[in-house]
Amino acid sequence: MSTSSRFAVAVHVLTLMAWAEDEPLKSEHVAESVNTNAVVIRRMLCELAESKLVVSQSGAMGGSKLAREPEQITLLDIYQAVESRGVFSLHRHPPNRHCPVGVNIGPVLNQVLDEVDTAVERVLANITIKDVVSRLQPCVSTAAPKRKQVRKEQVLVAGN
Amino acid sequence: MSTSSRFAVAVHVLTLMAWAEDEPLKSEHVAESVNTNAVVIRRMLCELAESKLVVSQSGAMGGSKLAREPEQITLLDIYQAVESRGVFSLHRHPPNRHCPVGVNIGPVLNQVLDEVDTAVERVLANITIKDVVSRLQPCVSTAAPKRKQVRKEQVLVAGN
DNA sequence: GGCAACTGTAACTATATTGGTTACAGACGA
DNA sequence: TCGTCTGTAACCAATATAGTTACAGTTGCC
Repeated sequence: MSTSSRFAVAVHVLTLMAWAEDEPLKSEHVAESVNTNAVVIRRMLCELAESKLVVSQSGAMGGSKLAREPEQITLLDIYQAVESRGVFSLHRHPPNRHCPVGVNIGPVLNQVLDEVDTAVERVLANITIKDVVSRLQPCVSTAAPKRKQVRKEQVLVAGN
Repeated sequence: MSTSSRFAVAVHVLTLMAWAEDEPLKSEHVAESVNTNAVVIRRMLCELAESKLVVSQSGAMGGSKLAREPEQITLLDIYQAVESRGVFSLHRHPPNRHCPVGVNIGPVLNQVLDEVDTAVERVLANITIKDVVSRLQPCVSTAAPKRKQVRKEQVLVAGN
């Protein structure tokens, strides 16, 4: 299969925003945390905004933040926002319709792929961004008592 | 994600062999049913043979057949034989280690991806090739009463 | 032995997807 | 109006899959 990192990056991005609470993050800062280019992040933010998971503001002092509370955003929401296709695909070219297996394998495979997709979705639906932030906590527990904006950004990306 | 059709094709191939029972199928015939090139099929058959799901024989009258009974081959076996990577991937480049989220998101994401992979594997482990053939049956029930080899191949790929 | 029919595999090309980069128009706060 | 952002187009690079030709090696059969 062709797994991309889009889902992982999207979860990372929304986790950053949950971590930052209501403060808008600039794509440049998010990109530094994710370790990629700011345009890659902005492209993804557009998709996340279309799915109403984040809201962005242009202009000076702009940036992006969560559109709703972290506990109201599941990983399934994120998955559906950034991964268009299912886990598996059918044949590139349709099978031979003159073969009794070829002509019937499609529906059967679709049943199976649906079962797989459903299982994946069931797992993702039960994990929220708040859960992800919580699982992060044990390692950084008292590390970043959020205070003022400037302080926060230094903490978020201390590498600069 | 990057879903390929390798899994779908592999299931198709093994289903053909279960359908053909113990008679060895030529890559050329399998390719016609799948509607692709025979070399693509032979490459896949090599992977399936490495995983001990099929056995192939060279030379005249050669071909490939299942290495064990259809009810002893699960879709998980096939998935593991032809799909190297998991459903999702982590970041292409590791996140920023100076960011409290970036440095901790990896293990959390790995937990999630493991849960997803496990869910997928649980579904696939419960479906055998025999099940797939059975699900095929309703559409072709009495269609191909297997008799002699020549007759069988005509039925398998009637398009030629 | 020699031929014909297979598999296994290398080498190459084509195509698609993802990710990275530069560039720039438009929005917006101060 | 100026500087700082987002949104987006237009590329390029890297990678994975798939398709194709070609051919060496194996095997059954005459």
